[in-house]
Amino acid sequence: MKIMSWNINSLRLRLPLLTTLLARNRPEIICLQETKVQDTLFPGNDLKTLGYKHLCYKGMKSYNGVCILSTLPFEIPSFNHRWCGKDDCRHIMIRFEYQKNYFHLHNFYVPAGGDVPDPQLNPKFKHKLNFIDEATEWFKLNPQENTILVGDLNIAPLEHDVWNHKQLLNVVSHTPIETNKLLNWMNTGFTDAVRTCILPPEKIYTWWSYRNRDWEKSNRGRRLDHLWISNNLKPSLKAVEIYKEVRNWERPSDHVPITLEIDL
DNA sequence: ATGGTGGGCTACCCA
Repeated sequence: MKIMSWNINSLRLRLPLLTTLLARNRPEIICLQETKVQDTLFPGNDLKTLGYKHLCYKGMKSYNGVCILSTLPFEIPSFNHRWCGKDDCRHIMIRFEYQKNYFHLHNFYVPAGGDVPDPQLNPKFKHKLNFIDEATEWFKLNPQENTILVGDLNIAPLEHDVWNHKQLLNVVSHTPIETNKLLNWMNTGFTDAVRTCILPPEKIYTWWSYRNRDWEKSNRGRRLDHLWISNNLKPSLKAVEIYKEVRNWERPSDHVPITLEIDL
């Protein structure tokens, strides 16, 4: 079973890239973030043509938006939690049956948090911290087995998840308050699949800013995208992959796709 | 210390 996560930064604009990607890799399930499309305009027929007949999506105009594309049928459990009291389309989950077992898959798009790393001065940063606190509480109250959690969590937790640890300690996405909160959230019952397969001090990045003349040469990346598995699935983990080459395709997203391979 | 680019869409927007 292969599961992909990708912040696609506009699903409609990058449908051709997704098509190319899926011609080479055939994950059973794909989780996308920043689809930036409202549900009435969701390109469902195009995705079904690509072989992903089972779809769920939660989108809005211009911002955010998440979806899951699957070759396997699934259910959408009733889940009425409004994160931080908002309807801003940052989470979707499914339940699917595979080899006579049931699994849950969560797809998250955590708020980026703005520029100023101070919750008193910057409401976006406050929202980001509150969002993670709420998620942590929810997973504490609802301990998970047979669960996979993926998405753009907008935090690079470890020293070797950024191009320069010291220089980024006061930059949103790598401040100690965020990295501690992210690890606390993960410790509600999850294992970091990417870092289980690729150990520090090897650097891993999944995002490179658009604001560099040459992203590859400057290589100022961060690992903002994550693949977590509940601890009981750890023995089933096979491999992870970071599709760095996609950052060099024409009109790329600033994030690259990542996949998890697991023997469910 | 600053500003750089890109997406959606016309907002002192978002990333």
